[in-house]
Amino acid sequence: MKPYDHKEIEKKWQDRWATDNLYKTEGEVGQKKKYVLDMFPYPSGEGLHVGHPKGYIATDVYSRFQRMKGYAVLHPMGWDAFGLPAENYAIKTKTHPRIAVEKNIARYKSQLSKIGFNYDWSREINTTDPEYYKWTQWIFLKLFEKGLAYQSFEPINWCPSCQTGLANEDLEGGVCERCGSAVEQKAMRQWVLKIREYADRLLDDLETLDKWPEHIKEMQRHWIGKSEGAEIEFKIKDQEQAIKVFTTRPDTLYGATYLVLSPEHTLLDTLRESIQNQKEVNTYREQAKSKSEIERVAEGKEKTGVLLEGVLAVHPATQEEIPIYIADYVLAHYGTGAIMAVPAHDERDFAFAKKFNLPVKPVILPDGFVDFDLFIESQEKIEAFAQKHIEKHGPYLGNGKTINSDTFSLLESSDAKKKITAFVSGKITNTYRLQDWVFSRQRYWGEPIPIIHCDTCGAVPVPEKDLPVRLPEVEHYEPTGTGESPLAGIAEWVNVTCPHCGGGGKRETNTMPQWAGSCWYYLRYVDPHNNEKIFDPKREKYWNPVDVYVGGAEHATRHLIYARFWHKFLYDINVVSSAEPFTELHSVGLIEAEDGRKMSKRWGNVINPDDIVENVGADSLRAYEMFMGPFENAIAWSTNGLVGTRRFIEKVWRMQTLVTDAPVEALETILHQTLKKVGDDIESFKFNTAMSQMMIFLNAVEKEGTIGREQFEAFVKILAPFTPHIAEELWENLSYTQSVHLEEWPKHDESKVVLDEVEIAVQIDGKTRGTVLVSPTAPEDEVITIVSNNEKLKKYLETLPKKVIYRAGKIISFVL
RNA sequence: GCCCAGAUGGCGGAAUUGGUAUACGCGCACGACUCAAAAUCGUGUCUCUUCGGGGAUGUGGGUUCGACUCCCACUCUGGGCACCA
Repeated sequence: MKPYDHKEIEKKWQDRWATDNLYKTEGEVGQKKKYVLDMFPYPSGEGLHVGHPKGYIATDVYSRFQRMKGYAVLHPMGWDAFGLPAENYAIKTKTHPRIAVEKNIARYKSQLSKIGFNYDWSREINTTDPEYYKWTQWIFLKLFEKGLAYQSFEPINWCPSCQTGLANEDLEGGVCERCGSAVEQKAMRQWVLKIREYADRLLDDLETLDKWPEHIKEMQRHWIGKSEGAEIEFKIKDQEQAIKVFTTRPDTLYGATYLVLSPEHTLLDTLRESIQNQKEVNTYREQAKSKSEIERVAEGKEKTGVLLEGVLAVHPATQEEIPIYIADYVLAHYGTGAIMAVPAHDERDFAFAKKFNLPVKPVILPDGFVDFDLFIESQEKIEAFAQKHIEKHGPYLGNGKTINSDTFSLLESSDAKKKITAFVSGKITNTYRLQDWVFSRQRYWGEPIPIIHCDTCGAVPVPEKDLPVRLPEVEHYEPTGTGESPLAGIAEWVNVTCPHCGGGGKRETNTMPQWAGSCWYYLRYVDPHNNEKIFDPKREKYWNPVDVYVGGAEHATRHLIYARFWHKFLYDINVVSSAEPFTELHSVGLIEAEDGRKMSKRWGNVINPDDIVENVGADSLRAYEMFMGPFENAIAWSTNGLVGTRRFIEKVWRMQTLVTDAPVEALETILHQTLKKVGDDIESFKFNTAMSQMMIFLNAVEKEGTIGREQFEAFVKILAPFTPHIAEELWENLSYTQSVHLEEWPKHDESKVVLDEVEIAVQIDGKTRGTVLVSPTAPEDEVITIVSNNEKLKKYLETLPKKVIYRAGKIISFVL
């Protein structure tokens, strides 16, 4: 037998798979299908480290397994290549971002190819390819056509250093993700997508995703942040206007002792005449404007605000006159931008009331807290009691029974909510944390937004036949000083005729954010070379939705919500045939560096997969990353651990010399247990226990010193998804000419999985005192007889046990 | 501050979902082979013990014949959100 030479073997099979087009997906052949997808990478200049392929290895194992189970498998790969790093590299080196992207992709592809993935490279896509972004622009036009894309001058996050607008999604800890500068607020014209119109469906349909991890769905629920409550109007004394507030607690209306407006509230402009301390108010508003939300937070919990002098609100239920404040703890973009403050039952209102010495009026008491009969004889007593309770414990936030609320006293919260809202002609309504999505960037390296601005016709869509709107060549990649994109400087590109009236028009110079391309890429893989349509609907119907989607948990809320949003939109306009894009989702845990930190160039702790493949081979790397622990766990890389899987592979190699013609009877049970467990574990993404089961089987073979040929063949087949190169070589050595990856997954024989005799535990008063060998189906009295005849155990059964609990095949427990 | 997840040997982890805790791998120790080393193979490896047993799954309680698993309180770690009315 030749010694195991991973370099020779891996090169040989990678070349052969490529020449034979082994992984080319035929598809649409009436066969059952699995669409197995990785979140496609951004090809950065740093190349891959060993953490990146972990998820790709998992989907590789999974898709090879499903192919052996008889499924048509779609398992493609591509590149999410727009975005800031390539552009900043371009600014620095004055090379076109396309050049850097091409180079990085080549590097990534070379790194990936050495690991032996079964991607169908004929379907490779690249978001920066005009043939791809033509369709990203096409989807934008559809969104525009349906009124879901609009322009807005609302204040946006602005990085003074990069001179570009940033969505909330692009901020990290309040500073620009890119350059670290503090972000300011600035009004800019932006394109915005109405994702809020889909909030309820994005929320409700989470219930249909029963193969998604619960904690990711929980994060999305929180991100959408639906609150049920009521809108209630407070009239302003001696004025036409009213203030509309949103509250989740209309049952506490009688406890509202003042109102608070956000500093951005438009009423402040309309009421200018009446506000007597205009100067003070303006100063506060200016301060709030210059502060980012992060700065507000950095100031701590200390509440700030200003009383509006000269205006008073009228409480809609009591007709009492109450003061109005502005304070930056009330946010313009949430609810109605105004609140009724109930200091007795809200933490923030309470803190504010304490600071400004405002009345605290309790109107809710917990159920069963006091004897409510007292209320009838002494309302004052109850109020005093509630007052004291709040002084001692702070505001009471829960539901309960109303007090101090006129005719609505002594109602349950839920009942009071409806009745009080109706009494003041309020409206039961919902509000959402989810904000509409700022969808434009003043950047070069993104998809041009296909819109032409015309003085007479307004924003006019570029006709579909003129797509793609290609990114023009520019001199400079930097944003302009005014904050416009560098595209604005190219007169011959900007100035066009209006497609509507034929007059003079100007192209939109904003580009799309990096998220755009990744919102729908999984759809393009089904028909990546179609130039007539976004894809052939027949192919879409066959392959979609994605059956198994794998990627980092950091995408739980952004990418996964944006993609679901676009998918639902495409569903509504009959472009896709499913309401949800991803049926099953798994998040992959990080691989940390051996020192426990994140792998990063900065710490000098990066391990390049190329080196691992060179030294111990791709199969060892793959086996190690699957064996290292539960798939979703973050685990530190261990070079020692890698040694273990390399040893395992060498032992598998040596197993060839142990093969005999006849099956080894003693291995039958463990073999069939292994066939069953490995299959079940791959299906449920428990690759670590699948690996250990194969190791257990190998240990059993070594103990026997021999293995039957058929038994060995079955083992090679189940090994093949994990370590495809050595499996292929072993298969060839068994004189087969067709690839092992086209073999059928070996079926286990259920009758062989079960043992004739099992060892069960014997417990006396809850303590395990020994074990006995019995048939897994033995009746209780037979087991008791065996135990009472056991030399070691019979002494415990000298007295008759009070109780016997018997679980066949598992345990017998005696209570004395 | 709120939400989610987690805590098991020297290390990564396993545990049929309430039934013999520590599978599998790493590391370590000893032995075989060798002039020697590496590689390989074998044996051992939670802990205390008076050798009868006792104690251990972050801490303290509880439910149960029986708890890593369920319940209550707490500590710590990781992730997410952050003045959301």
